[in-house]
Amino acid sequence: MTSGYDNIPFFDEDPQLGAKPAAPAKPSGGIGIAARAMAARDAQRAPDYLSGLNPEQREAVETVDGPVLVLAGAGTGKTRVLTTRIAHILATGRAFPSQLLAVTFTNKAAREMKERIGLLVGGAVEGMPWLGTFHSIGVKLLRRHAELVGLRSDFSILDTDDVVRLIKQILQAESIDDKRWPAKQFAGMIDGWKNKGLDPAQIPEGDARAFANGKGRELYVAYQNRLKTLNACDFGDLLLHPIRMFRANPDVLAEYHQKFRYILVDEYQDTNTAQYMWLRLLAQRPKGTPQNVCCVGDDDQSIYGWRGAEVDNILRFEKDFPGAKVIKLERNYRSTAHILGAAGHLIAHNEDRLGKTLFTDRHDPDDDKVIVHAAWDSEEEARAVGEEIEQLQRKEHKLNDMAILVRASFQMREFEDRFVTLGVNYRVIGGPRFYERLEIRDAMAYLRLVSQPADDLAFERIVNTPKRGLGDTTIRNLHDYARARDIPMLAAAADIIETDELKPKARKALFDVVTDFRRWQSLLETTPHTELAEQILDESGYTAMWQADKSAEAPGRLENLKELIRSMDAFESLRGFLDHVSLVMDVEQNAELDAVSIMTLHSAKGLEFETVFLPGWEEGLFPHQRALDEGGRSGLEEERRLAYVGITRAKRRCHIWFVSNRRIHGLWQSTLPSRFLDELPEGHVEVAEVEQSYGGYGRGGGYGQSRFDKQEPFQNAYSTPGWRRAQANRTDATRDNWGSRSGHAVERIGYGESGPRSKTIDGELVAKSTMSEPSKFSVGDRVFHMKFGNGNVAAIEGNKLTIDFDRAGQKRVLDGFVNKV
DNA sequence: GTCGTGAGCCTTTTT
DNA sequence: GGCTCACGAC
Repeated sequence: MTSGYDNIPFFDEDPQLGAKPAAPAKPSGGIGIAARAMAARDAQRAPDYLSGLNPEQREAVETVDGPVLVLAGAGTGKTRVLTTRIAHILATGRAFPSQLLAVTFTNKAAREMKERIGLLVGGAVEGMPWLGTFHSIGVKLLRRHAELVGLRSDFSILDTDDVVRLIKQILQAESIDDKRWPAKQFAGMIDGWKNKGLDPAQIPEGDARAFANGKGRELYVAYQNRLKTLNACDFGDLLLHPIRMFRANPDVLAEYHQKFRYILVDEYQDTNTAQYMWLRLLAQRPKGTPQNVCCVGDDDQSIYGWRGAEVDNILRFEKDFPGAKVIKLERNYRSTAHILGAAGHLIAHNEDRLGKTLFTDRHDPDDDKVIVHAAWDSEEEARAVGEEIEQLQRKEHKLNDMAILVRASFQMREFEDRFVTLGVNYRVIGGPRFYERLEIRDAMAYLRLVSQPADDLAFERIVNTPKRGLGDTTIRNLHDYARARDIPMLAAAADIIETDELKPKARKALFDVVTDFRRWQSLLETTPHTELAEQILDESGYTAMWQADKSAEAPGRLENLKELIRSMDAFESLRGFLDHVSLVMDVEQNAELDAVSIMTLHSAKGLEFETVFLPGWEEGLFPHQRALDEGGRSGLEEERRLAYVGITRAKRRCHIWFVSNRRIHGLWQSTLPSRFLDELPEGHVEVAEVEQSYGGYGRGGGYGQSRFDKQEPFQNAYSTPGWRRAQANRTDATRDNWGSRSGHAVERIGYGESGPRSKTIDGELVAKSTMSEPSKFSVGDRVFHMKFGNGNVAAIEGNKLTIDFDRAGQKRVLDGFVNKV
């Protein structure tokens, strides 16, 4: 892309740290933003890129000096403001691209910002080295100053999987029963501490005591020591090490104060304490120095509380940066009035919010209301959504304009299955990750070890893959040898093969491994990294291993390995590639393909689609039971914000679904409609009539076979619209707790039926309610189940029955859902 | 040391 | 229902 920006000197690095940019050269007829901007400035009128901004947006763009907090509601042009602001800073010559620090929360956001800035300013974005996620910027800082925190600059970055394996080793070494004290749990605890910015010495006594009989703190210390020996960081360290470094080295911090003239932070509501500390170190300057920091966020879209995000950060901004200007963006450009009305009404049920109200000028009587649909089970839900998508397709709507946003990833599968059957293109965003595949992780371990010989985790992963006859015994020997001498295992291997500690067979195998790695390391500088990677996979026998594998997935794995090599091309070095993989776990999707997007609500933040499908609005799933159990009221509010995010992704059409039956952990469970449905305003919402075909009530053909809707007792309770009844069943207690709390009006959708509500399931998944009682069934009983029909009880475990159904085969179900016949 | 089987586990969201 | 891990057999 060429643009008039080529006229302005940009540098990958500062010409000299902290230098003031020279006045931009006069444009010489370029057509880019900058040229136009300067031409415009000369002409004493606003540059083009500012036109089309509303007054608030424009203020947010032009208030470049001093601290600014932009509260930007969904669809109010937040990204546009951020990118235009950057363009403005550059165009007016206030800073070089390399003097801007622009931080986002996710890779996707970073990528998008890069793209959009690219569109605005052309190639100049290449010169913005400090645009990225907190973590990627952390890596960049650490690579430069690793020695200040006791690392070498070639340190490895461990992902969650590595961390768990490492902790497992530590627990084993300490003889802690990792059944009772799972490594995964401890990994979670450490992550939590790090999100709060806590060193081992600072963690609360209670936390320290809560793991492995009070060994929490000790283990945390041991873990950090191991990381240091491995010359490795976990995700949390990517934030904490820079903080430590800045605190311990004020001179270095001062350097970066000089360097970063303007700081921008996106999705500020999602920052956790560690990120907040990081940011404050960089942004808070001595009195009298300019603090040009701009944070953009929306408290209503804070959905990462479970990861330690502190909405308070956003509320505290004005205190942290006195004199800050606060700008609210409330004019929505994305959605119809119905969609905004529904979302706004829903989110108003939250107490903890700064309070923004989105509005739009758009009032088209033809706009659809938000439509709520009921389905019998998740299979039917997928089928019905599929049908609607096909209908839209027939009306020439593009699949790219449609998205299915789910609460939890297990919901995706059913839609995928359905789309495969229908032949509808789809793409899963953030789904199973390329880099988490076994063969990719193995290949990466080879590359990591070549690049960083102290990476014992990588060593252990591949030392016997492919099989070389180096089993547990040899590895343990080697491990002990290495620990005793405090050297990496690869080095230990090199030593031990000089001795006769190992059996000849193992010794020879290990000798080959060591020789291979020596050779590859010697090629690191001279051989292009793609070539080297290929060579490594071939010479190690790893490729051959899969070629020899006759299983069904082997060809796919080989294909993935090729893809891995191909993807390395885009990076200039092995190091750069490895960093990318650790931080950006996903892989670019094919944008050409017209396909429906399937993703979680979390990964949908920041995106928009003409039509949005929101399946699975059921108690227990959405709001998620765990969020309620662990988060209480604030957990519920976060779930509600998630719902708000979901609805506000839609530009024109928003379809919400819930089902009466869902299979969870392989058990069929009856579910209640989400309380969030109750919180939608009648005026903007329409309840879809349940069509005959959906329930299999009329048509019978096709999939009707396993429906048992003709059974009288259940026909009444669950017949269309199924949730009418379920609504009525919601207990008073539930309503008092959630519905009418704090005097909010509770709207129910549609029908006047609000009569006597029987105490039944009370919003909980029913699994719990019958747990303690002895089963009223016995083996051999003839029973009837709503979904599967008649059958005989084959086994009983608590409230779970194994039943041989006449037509559906053997299933496990909860006893609450079968009746004796 | 390697391979196959069975039991027991877990399943929110992400850098 | 699917996956991992541990154990036992070869």
